[in-house]
Amino acid sequence: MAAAAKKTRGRQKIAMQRIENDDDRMVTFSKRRSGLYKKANELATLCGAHVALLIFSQAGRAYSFGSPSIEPLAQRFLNRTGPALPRFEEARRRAKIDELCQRHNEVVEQVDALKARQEDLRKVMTWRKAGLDWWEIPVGEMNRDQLRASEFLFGEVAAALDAKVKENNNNNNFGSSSAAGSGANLGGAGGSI
Amino acid sequence: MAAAAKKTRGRQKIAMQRIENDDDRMVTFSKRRSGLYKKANELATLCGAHVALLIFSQAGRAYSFGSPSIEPLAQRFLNRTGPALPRFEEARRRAKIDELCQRHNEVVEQVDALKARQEDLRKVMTWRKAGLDWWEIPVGEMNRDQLRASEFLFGEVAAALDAKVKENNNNNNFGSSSAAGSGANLGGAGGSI
DNA sequence: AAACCTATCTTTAGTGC
DNA sequence: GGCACTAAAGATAGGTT
Repeated sequence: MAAAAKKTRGRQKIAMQRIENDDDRMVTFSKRRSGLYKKANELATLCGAHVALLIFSQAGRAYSFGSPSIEPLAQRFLNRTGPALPRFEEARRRAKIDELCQRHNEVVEQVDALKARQEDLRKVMTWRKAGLDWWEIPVGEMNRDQLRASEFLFGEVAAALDAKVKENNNNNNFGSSSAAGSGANLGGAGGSI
Repeated sequence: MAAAAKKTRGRQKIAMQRIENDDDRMVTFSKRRSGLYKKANELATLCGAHVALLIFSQAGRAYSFGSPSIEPLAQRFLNRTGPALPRFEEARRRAKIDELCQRHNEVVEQVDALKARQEDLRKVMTWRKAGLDWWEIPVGEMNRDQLRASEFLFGEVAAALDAKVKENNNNNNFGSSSAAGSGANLGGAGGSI
């Protein structure tokens, strides 16, 4: 048969840029967010990696994914969150969207940042050799690079904790909660509710 | 034509479970991690979302991706100052009391950990004097006390970051907006409740 | 808004270099 | 280790319900 009418056009190629149509953008956000969860989960499953995924919609709504036991960590962070962004803050962010279009450059920056972390970490270690432990350094004295290094350490500790938690979960059917996700409620403002 | 010899078998279907072969697993980790970055970036680009992606390899190595950058996103999580929660949010939180009660025990554990930290911290520092940085210690080698020490460090870094973030907010009229209210709903389910 | 459909686009497992 | 390749598997844009 010639030219049987196709039922759909199938998947169309789209330009890699902000989808202007609000409906399309939201649908795509929803679909691709799910896709990202799936991919993240697959990476965790296939490779035994731990993955945390945090997504903020343009409206400021937060979504998270963690696998497998990162969730307690993510919870610690997410749990202390407040209400939706005030309108004026939202407006401000929206005003910055154009700026976000520079993302291409930012991705390039990411690469540099990853490289730079190695160097930053070295700086922190230098203090230590001088007998100064990094946590003894007044926070106010930390410059941006140093802060970034701390961020790196932060991630490393999280990873170590996470791995340990997993191990505990396997070995201990009860103690996991206490040794594990627990952790100090960040910053000491303990139980707020 | 019948059975033209195919050059490759193309992509094979694999079971959705840990890849046991070390080489295969690492290759897949590398490929899929890249794929995840790309997807995350696409989501951010197409939908104007902000995405933070943290991946820890099984070996504990940390990888991160952030769009526009991971720092503002981290700020949101670290920032816990905010106006009083709307009743609606309070109600939602109340629904989590059971969960929080469970965490109460964890906080109690923390007290113990803090008491023990002097000693535990000393142990960690001992390694360091031996030229071994704590994050270089295989996680599997960490015992409970050592883990507590790391947990303590974890909290300290977080506190430092938090303080720094606040400082940045005061000094920097640009960073403040993203650090502001921060609305976050836990869980991939997205925002309801 | 979410679930389904399907043609098409994209990712990637397996391979070789 | 990385890059290139192929072809199958998987994701998804646009549509319908």
